[in-house]
Amino acid sequence: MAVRAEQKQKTRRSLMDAALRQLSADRGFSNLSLREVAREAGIAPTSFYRHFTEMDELGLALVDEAGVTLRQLMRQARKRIEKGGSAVTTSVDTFMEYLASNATHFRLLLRERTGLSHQFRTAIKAEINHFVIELAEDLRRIGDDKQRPLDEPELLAEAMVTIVFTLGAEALDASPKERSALADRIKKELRMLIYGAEAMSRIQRERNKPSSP
Amino acid sequence: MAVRAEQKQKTRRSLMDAALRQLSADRGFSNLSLREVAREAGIAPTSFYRHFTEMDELGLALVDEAGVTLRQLMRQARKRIEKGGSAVTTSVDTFMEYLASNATHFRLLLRERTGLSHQFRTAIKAEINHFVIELAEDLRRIGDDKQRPLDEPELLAEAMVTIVFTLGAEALDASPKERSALADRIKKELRMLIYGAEAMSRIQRERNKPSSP
DNA sequence: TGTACATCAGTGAACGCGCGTTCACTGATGTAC
DNA sequence: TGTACATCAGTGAACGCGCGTTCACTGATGTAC
Repeated sequence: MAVRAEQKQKTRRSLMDAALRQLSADRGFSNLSLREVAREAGIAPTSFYRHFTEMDELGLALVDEAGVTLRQLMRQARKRIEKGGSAVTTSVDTFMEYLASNATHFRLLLRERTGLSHQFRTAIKAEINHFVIELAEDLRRIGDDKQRPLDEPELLAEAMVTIVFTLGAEALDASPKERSALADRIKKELRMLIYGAEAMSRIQRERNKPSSP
Repeated sequence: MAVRAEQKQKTRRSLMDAALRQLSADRGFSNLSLREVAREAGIAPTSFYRHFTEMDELGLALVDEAGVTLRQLMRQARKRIEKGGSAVTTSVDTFMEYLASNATHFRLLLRERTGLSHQFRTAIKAEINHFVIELAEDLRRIGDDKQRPLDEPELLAEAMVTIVFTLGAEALDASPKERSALADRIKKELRMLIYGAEAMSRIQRERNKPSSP
């Protein structure tokens, strides 16, 4: 059983790689054709059906993969932060590295998040949501550790991820110089959010203790 | 000259309307075909070329139109804010109304911002940038008026627009109930940003006056 | 180990389809005098 | 106002193309005994 299954797995992989190779700034997933992908993968168009029932199934497999890369990113950022240094700076720098080496996967997430297929949109929303929830837990923990709690860490995390992803998207087309300027803007905007969440938490606490002026 | 020109204008309009009618949650601009649009507009496919050299030209005309609706939105929000009430609440509520009545135009902007055509991306970036700049001016003015200046109003405006547009995108698919929950989240996240920008401005000023403790 | 049969990844021919674009045309509108 | 000519928005036939999908097939791999 081993040889056949391995070979099948390899072919499946080359179909996915072929699709990734064709995805670029000017080619969205919905512009790829089954025949093109098969051609690029070096198999007959009809063989495609031995691996996926349709192109969308291949696309969703790629979205899954992209989700895995996101989780790796998060793990790496955490590791680096533990070693010391500003959380914001470290996270954004790690994210920019991620962008450089996972451009195609990230672009797929980004595009199909507002794309045509409801199935894609739902799958991607789930991946991003997972990311937001983990970040919210980290933020809560960090805030408590520093004795500076943050108001509504879930909303803060959502806003932070929104900023990083949207401005990060611009990095895909940008020159190295523009990228580092972009990274600086992202860092400042994230700091605004964090300061704001701290301030709102302070206000919240003052409201809840009106007896002690 | 009048009759002919008017008729031509009308046909051009019906081509654009036909394209708008076909754009929806499941149809992006790049999935529209010239023949379909012509059919929907009630003219022969060949007549299309009397009005646009290719589909992209029609698409860019729609992006222009979408830009106009954005500027109307901004004007309306300003008017309402002048009449009193919270700027954040008023703006977000106005934006949610805008979304409901300009869903197709907004979706076009949103999709093509990360879309396939570099020309589209550039045109949309320009529209959004214009929006950001105007908002930054408003924020600077409001901050000065209230004697609570905001740090880096351009970055604040960029972050605010990012949040509103990205989370607003989710409203397109949402039920009325989800929409109002979404509006609340947007408002809170915007307030975080504003509080943060105020806080950073305070810190900035303290740093610049180290002589008076 | 050897044999007979089953499985199944990969194939090539063939299909019908909608597409974008070309071309030479028509006939109403516009212009010059 | 009338006439002769020019303009040009809209047309229908025709083209070649790449597409997704079907089908019956091949031959290597796997399995039962």
